[in-house]
Amino acid sequence: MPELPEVETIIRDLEKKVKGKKIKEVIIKERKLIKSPPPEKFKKGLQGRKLIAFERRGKFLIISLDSGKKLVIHLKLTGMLIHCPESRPLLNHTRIIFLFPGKTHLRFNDLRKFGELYLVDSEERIKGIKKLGPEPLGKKFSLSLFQEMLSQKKTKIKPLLMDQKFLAGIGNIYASESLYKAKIHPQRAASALTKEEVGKLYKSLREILKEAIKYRGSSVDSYRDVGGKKGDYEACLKVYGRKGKPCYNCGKPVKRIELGGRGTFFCPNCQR
DNA sequence: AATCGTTCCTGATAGC
DNA sequence: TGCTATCAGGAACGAT
Repeated sequence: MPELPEVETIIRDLEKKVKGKKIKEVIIKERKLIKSPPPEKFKKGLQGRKLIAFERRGKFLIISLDSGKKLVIHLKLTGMLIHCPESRPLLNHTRIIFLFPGKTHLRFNDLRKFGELYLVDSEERIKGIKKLGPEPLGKKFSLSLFQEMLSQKKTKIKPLLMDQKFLAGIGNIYASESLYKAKIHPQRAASALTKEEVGKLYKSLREILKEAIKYRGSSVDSYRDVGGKKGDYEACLKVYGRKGKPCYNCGKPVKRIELGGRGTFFCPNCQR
């Protein structure tokens, strides 16, 4: 599942591969993924336009066009953006195709069809973006701000980290991994964390996200970069997906519980 | 404010 | 072997 590091990897790849290119044509094979405007208008608004700027906000990709409009994409669980020659056969789950001159495609592949595409005047018009919390790697996200944010929340820390309105871009993998690194039990009440623990969590969160970007993300499930390759951070995961396997720190088995309806991995011995 | 269930979708897996 | 039931998972939404 693409989270902040995976989306960051993709947006950087896109900038390298398609910046300045003009969209010749858009082929929509799955209309329901186009959330707004209606598919025909979406298509007309993109055809003939150049892609000029690339940014990430939370798990959203925001691509600015020379018309001033923005193409906004959320990959959800299984969305992928693949840049390839137009001669490569389509997959069953190729949903949207952007054609470029020079016989290349940018394809939106999405097995589960949960992905979302928008063409908007401003990304602020998208509710999910407007309500996003701070960027965990952004300048405004200071330790004192994090302390303040946590002190007001009585909810469990792990689901809270994944709440996009609280912090932008953290998903199931990096929430579990950050808490493991900070040695904090995922069920702890946010407001009950000590100052030291908040400090450790702040540091862990940012270090892990930066490291995961360096490694081009984790390919748990089906994530691929724009070239179709897996990320290398998977091998660095300490608890996620390791139920029953020995904790790298103490050797006791990693546990999986459900929190907020999500699988949560942790070491009951190391995380208190 | 917090929590819960439901919805979207389909491949993988478990059980028979 | 082959069928069927169950499940995961990001985020919005409504209900409690």
